[in-house]
Order: sequence, then structure tokens, then C-alpha cells
Amino acid sequence: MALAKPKRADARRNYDQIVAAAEAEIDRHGADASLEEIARRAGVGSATLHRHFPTRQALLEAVFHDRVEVLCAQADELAKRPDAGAALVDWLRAVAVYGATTRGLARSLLDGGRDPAPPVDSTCEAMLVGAGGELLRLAHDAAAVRPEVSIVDLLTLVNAVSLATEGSTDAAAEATRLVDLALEGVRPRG
Amino acid sequence: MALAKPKRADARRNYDQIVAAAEAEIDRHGADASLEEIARRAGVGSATLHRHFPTRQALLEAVFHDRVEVLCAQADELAKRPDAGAALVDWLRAVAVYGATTRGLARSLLDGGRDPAPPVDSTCEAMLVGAGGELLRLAHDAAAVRPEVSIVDLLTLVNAVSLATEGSTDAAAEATRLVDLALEGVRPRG
DNA sequence: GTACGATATGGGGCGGCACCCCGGTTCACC
DNA sequence: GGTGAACCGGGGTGCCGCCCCATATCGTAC
Repeated sequence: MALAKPKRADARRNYDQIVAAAEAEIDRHGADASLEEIARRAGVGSATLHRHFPTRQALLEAVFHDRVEVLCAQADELAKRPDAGAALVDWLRAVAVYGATTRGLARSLLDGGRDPAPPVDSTCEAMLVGAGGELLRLAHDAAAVRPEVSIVDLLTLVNAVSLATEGSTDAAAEATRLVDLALEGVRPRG
Repeated sequence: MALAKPKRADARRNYDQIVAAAEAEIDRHGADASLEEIARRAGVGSATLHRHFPTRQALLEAVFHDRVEVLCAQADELAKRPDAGAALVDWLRAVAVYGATTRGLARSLLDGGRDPAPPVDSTCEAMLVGAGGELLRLAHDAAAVRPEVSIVDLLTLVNAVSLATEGSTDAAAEATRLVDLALEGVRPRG
């Protein structure tokens, strides 16, 4: 379901170069890096970039697709663990750290969940919801999580933490701390 | 300690007009509204805007200063209530809703907490930390909150929620739900 | 009420950006 | 190798943030 586009060889080559350049540039300057600069570094004209990626969000999705896949694979792995509650928490922590340390990812996911007309309904968001949903289901079955908690809310919360900690010194530690706080709550456990 | 600047009458007038125009424009287009457009609507040259507010963050701080003061006053009021835990939670909810429904505020607070060289160390952030810190102290005294929870973490979390929900349809409801989730935690209460 | 220096103003210039048009080039297939 | 379709990218347009400096305005002392 993903092999409809690859038309010509040079187009494919440029596509890959653009994604690679975008990856580097976004890592340097965040989610709103200069598209012109990306095109320049990729060695293509800016028109080519705009043809391949009609919107900035499309480019971000392409750049982060692989990384999100890694997170989803991790979720599948964690799903095998006996303690479903801990598995879910571990995964959410991993997502938060990933988002906090990978510049632009959190922003991309946030905007992706907003877009009025998602071209192919924001894939990254959907992937995470799918993988996390399974973990949450298991946690629910184990009564490790309150029943009214939804995966969308959890991911929004975790992504919010990524967003807020991205760029801090030691973003990973801060993201972890905040996610733990959010998942555990503020009241003392009685 | 805030009356060092007001020098000339026309300057003051332009300053106020710029802030008013910025308020309207930010409400329309979010935290990265066009500064040129703001200057235009304020009836001043763009140079004047840049002279009064050397950085975008400075303008945001000026725009949101009053609103943040309202929140702080609300905190002082809540501090009188007998149930310190509930007071803290109510206030954090209010902050989240305020941030989620006031375009640009959350972004402003986020960036304010980051700035390498805060001109007069981001005032809005400091005000909230001060007012919220008192509420948290009371909650700590009442043992309504785990001792390792800090006000900075709480505000970061709440602001993260604002950031993530700003722009959603019914941002207030979503922000409230997520804050409640974060403050309560995901595990069932035993 | 006038004159004068300090203070503030804004038109206009500069560099950079996103986005798009269209003549020219390159590929894939025969 | 030839041909049509797919693709490319230089360069144009309009908008932006930011800054310089000749000019206008204010506050004050007389």
C-alpha cells in the first residue's frame, strides 16, 4: 500500500537526497528549518522539493517515518512482556525521550494531528496510535490502567512533554521525569 | 520596580497601541503573527515596533503580562481555601485552560523559559512560579502532594498541555481532561 | 510663548524565505 | 538511437524581519 509513487529513477534519487538533507537540517534548526536551505544542501532546486513535498508537514512525515516505525516495533516487542502496565509505561517513556531528543518530531506529530485535510491521514500519528493502542489494551485487561484512559490522550500528553522539553539541556532526563510525574499523578499513593 | 522606562508621552502612546494591535493579531494568527502587520495595524512604522520590543518574545511578554497577573491573583485567592490540594489542582486547571484558549500564551511561556539571556528574566514565567509555588507549598504541608513534585515541573507539564491542545476544537475541555489525567495518573486508585 | 536639545519616528533598503511558472533536460521504453 | 512523457531548476513574485538615518515631535528652561 506504499508503492504507488516510485516513478522514475532520478525522481526517486532526488527524493531520497531531499529527505536526507532535511533530516540533517531539521536536526540542526528544528522543525521550521529553511526549505530553501534543505533543497540547496540536497543539490536540487527548490521547485523540486516543493513538487515532492507539497507541504512542510509532508516532508516532516517522510523524515520521521522510519524513526516512528522503530518505536512501533519496540511496542510490539514490549507487548510480549508479562507486566502490561510496566510495558505501557516503558513505551510511553521511550516515546517521550525520542520526541524530546529528536528535533522537530514532536512538532510534526502535533501538527499532523491537527491538519484539517490530512493527505493520507497523518501516518506517523496513526502508526503510534495503532502500536500504543495494543499496549494499552493489554494494560486495561490487566487492570493496570484506569479504564477511561485512552491512547490518544496518553500520546497527546507524552507528545506535549516532548514538545515542552525539546531543546532543554538533557532533554531526555527532563522528559522522563515529566512523563513519570504525569503517569503517576501528583497525589501520594495511599 | 516597573517604572523605569516611561519616558516620553508619544512613546508611551505608541507602545500601548502596539500592544493592543499585537493582542488582536496574535489572537487571530497565533504566536508567530506578522510583526509588520501588527505595526501596520497599530499605525506605526515597523522600526518603532522593533525599537520598543527588540525581540518577539519581549512583545509577547508585554501582551500577556496582564493575563498572567490575573492568574496569579486567582492563585492568591485559592490559597485561602482550606483544601490545599484541591486549590492547587483547580489553579493548574485554570492555567491550562487559559493557556489553551489564549493563542500564543503557551508558546510565549515555553520560549520564555528557554531564552539563553532573558532580558529581565522572563517575567511571566517567574510570576507563575511565584504564585504557584505558594499553592504548592500549602499542598505539601497538607501532604496532599508527593514531596518530590516541584512547581516548575507542574507548570511545565501544564504548559505542555496548553501547547498541545491550543487550536483544538473545544481546547478548554481537552486541556482540562489532560491535566486531570496527568495530575491523577493512569493507574487505578487502590 | 518661544527656542532648543534630547528623544522618538518611519520610509525605505537589505537579505532571506516560501512558493510557482515554464523552457529545457533526462529518463524509460521500443 | 529515437521519441514522448516525466522531471528538473533558474529565476520571478510577494512577504517577512530587521536596521539606518534624515526628519519630526516632545519636554523644559527661560
